[in-house]
Amino acid sequence: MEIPAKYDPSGIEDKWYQNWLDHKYFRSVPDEREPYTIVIPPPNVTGVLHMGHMLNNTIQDVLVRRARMLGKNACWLPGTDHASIATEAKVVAKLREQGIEKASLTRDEFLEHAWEWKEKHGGIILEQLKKLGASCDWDRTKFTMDESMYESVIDVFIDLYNKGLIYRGVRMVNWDPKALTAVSDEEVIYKEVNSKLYYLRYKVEGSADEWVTIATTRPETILGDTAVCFHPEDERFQHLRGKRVLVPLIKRSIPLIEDEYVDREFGTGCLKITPAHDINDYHIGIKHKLETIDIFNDNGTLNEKAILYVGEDRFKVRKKIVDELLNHGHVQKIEDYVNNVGFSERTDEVIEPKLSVQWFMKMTDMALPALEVVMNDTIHFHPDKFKNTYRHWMENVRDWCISRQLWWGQRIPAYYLPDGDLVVAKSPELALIKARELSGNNSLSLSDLRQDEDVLDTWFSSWLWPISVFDGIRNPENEDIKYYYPTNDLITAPEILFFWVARMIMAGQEYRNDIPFKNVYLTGIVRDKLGRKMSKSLGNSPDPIDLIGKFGADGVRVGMLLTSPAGNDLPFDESLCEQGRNFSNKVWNALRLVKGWQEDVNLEQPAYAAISVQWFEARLNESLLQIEENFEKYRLSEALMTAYKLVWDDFCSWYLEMVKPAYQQPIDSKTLLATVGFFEKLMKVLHPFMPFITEEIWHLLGERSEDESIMVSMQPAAGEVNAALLAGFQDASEVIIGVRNVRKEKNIAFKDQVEMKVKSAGTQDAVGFDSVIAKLGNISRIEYVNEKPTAAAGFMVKSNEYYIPLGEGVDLEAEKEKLSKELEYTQGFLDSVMKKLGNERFVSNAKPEVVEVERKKQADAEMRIQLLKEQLEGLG
RNA sequence: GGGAGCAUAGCUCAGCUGGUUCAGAGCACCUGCCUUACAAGCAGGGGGUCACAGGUUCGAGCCCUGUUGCUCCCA
Repeated sequence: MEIPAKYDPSGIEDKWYQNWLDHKYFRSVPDEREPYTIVIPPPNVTGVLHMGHMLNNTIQDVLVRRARMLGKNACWLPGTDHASIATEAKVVAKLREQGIEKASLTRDEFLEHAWEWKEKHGGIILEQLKKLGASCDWDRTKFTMDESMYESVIDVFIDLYNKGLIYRGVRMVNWDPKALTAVSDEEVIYKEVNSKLYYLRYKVEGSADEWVTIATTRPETILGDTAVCFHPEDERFQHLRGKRVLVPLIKRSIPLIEDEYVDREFGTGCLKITPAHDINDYHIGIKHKLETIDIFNDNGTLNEKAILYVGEDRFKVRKKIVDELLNHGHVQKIEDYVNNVGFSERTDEVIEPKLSVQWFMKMTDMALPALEVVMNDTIHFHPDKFKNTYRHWMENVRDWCISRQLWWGQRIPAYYLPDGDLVVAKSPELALIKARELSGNNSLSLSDLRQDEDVLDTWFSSWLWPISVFDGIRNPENEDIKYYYPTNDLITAPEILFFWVARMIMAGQEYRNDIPFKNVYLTGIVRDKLGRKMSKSLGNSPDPIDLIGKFGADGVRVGMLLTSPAGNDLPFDESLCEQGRNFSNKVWNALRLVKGWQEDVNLEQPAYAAISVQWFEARLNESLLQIEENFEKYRLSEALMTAYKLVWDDFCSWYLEMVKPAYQQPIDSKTLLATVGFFEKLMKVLHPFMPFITEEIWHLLGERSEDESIMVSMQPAAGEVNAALLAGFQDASEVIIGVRNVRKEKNIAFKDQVEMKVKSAGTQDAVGFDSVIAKLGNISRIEYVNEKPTAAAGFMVKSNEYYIPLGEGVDLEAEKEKLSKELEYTQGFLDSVMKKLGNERFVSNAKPEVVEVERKKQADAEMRIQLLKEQLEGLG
């Protein structure tokens, strides 16, 4: 069989993914095995795969594949969320392109367009995950607007409303005047903006020419002012106590109030209060029972309450009102000023703090138990430093605004009666029954009821995700939810620790009386070389699908994982994927070597091969234990690196070279069998990281049908670690390196055989690696001697001396210098040890084992010094 | 302004309850090699006052205090 020298993943990856799908290997149904469950953090239906998804999903796939190979019933449940704001924005934009305005459509007509859009574009990201090798149970794919998911959300809303945990309230919200909806605090991006600070004079009511000056960045909002405030202890304003001032231009009389909130150092020390348009003013307004005048329409224009500039945009008004204030002598001065202004994440519109009637969910009671399970490690965070952040948020949690002024989403099941009363019910029919009860009016009909126009925040779907995907809200006793819940691991980003992770924990406790997952693995942010977050707008993100085309999915997976410990940002560079691809190629070529060997069943196993097989067995077991430990601690990068070194260094660079038969010579059966066995085990270890190439190689290594798969085989279990063999190899490898160095120094080509003489205090070839040393050093004969040979280049390993006799004369001076340097170093080392041992307090205070170690160091060093001295004397 | 975290090789990071797994790994770099599996490779090698200054201790990347620099979260 011809195997190409370069591994080409393109055909192989598609072939095996289809094979896995055909064999339903990703499918999970409850059975008697232990479950292992991950629910995907549902990507946005509007999205396409980006590097963050690549990292996140690679990690999930590694964990799921490994769990499957540990005999667990692994279920990775995929899906998407409906992303109300983002999707609605996309659909609106698309309709506009077709010349259709949203306002001209009915709600149902709009939703039809939205569903059409979703069906057409909503599955892209999941299809892309298949290219990555994701072993999701696609039969279980969920969407947050699926009928069962939708109904779960509505059920939960009604339940929480009935429990008194959901209420309607007037609150200051972050209003997006472009999207015409409230957005959460998390969706507001604060940016530093160069603006102006305007110093405006308000006339004191009833005075001839007495003025109060305030400073503001938003002069247009003076039209909504209902007070001016100073600090009660501020000497400058004591004479104004109890007086009133007139709002410039409109000359409305408003009180002067006092509050300690005012920063006396800022501006003039006098603050205008606009309760409808500033969150702090709003709170002061409540405290001082001030009137609230909302001067803005939803779209950011001024309304009739502003009296002036009605119907004009807030930013145009700002310019106009400044001119007018100047004309009327109300402007004292204007300063340049840099302040933080909030922008909508979705539309980049300046957020307007706005009072509006919204639906809220009470958080404080639910936050407590959700905090508790994280603090007491019932749920583990990886890394656990995020516990702090989590606690901080949970202890200062605020009620959750769950309504959005959109159509795409779960419509709030609240129905208003003609008199303004409301009932909450699952259907209009049920609402009518309740409405009749509430009003005592049995003549009410369906047409008298008006359903709330708003939909629920998308997170109000996502927070139920680990439960609702198994239909655990509607059917709490069904087999799936009982079997798969709580899930095992959640892989997500720290940014959404609060508004997703925390809320899922709350939902789990509320609806399952149990945590939703046992471990939360927090990934970092994928950044570019300059440390910038990868984003579409910066255009600094490579297309993941292109990367897969270039380096193979296996290569990209390895690249993503190589330098991304949990919680740390990943400074991405294509060279990481290149390293992954190179590794694929290395493994591939190891296969070429092994497949190229001709077996000779009559051949005896050579000594070097026998010991090599034993050694690799020990080394493999040692690594398997390390990998296991790394996985237990969720150190995936380290697990991968351990496997990487095991394959590349130990297996390829050492083991294969150790057992490799001479050119065009056959190999004995025992060694071949052992080698193929090792190779298969290594493929299993690598499989979770590199699913495709390992499947391909596993099939090429033995006679296997298309109906077998490495992905449903068992991970190799670690056996006993033979420490003596590992130590013996350590010494042997140092000897081999010593020989290579001599060859290099003396310009002896590898193909020229040399002899080696060993002066050893211990037993000759105690562990049995001499045959290996001879093979890898191309040494014709290893001879144990009592005297140092003349005309030889030497080196030491432990307290053994090794000499390579040289045909021509040896450079005595060079040898002397080498030995002198080593003597000097060892002497220094001994001195430091003696200093410790000479310290009375060290010997009496330190643990006995520690002192013992120092004594051993002393003995070793002394022996070595003696040997070095003898060698130097021998050189004359 | 309030809170949290970080600082170890050129880069990305490991370094457990202070004591040979204490100065490590991968990549990058340098020097040889187209040696019949692999140049996407092989063999060898050089890089670090562990941010700075004090302190505790027989002993400090590791514990304490301060300083400097950076990051994130909240307002």
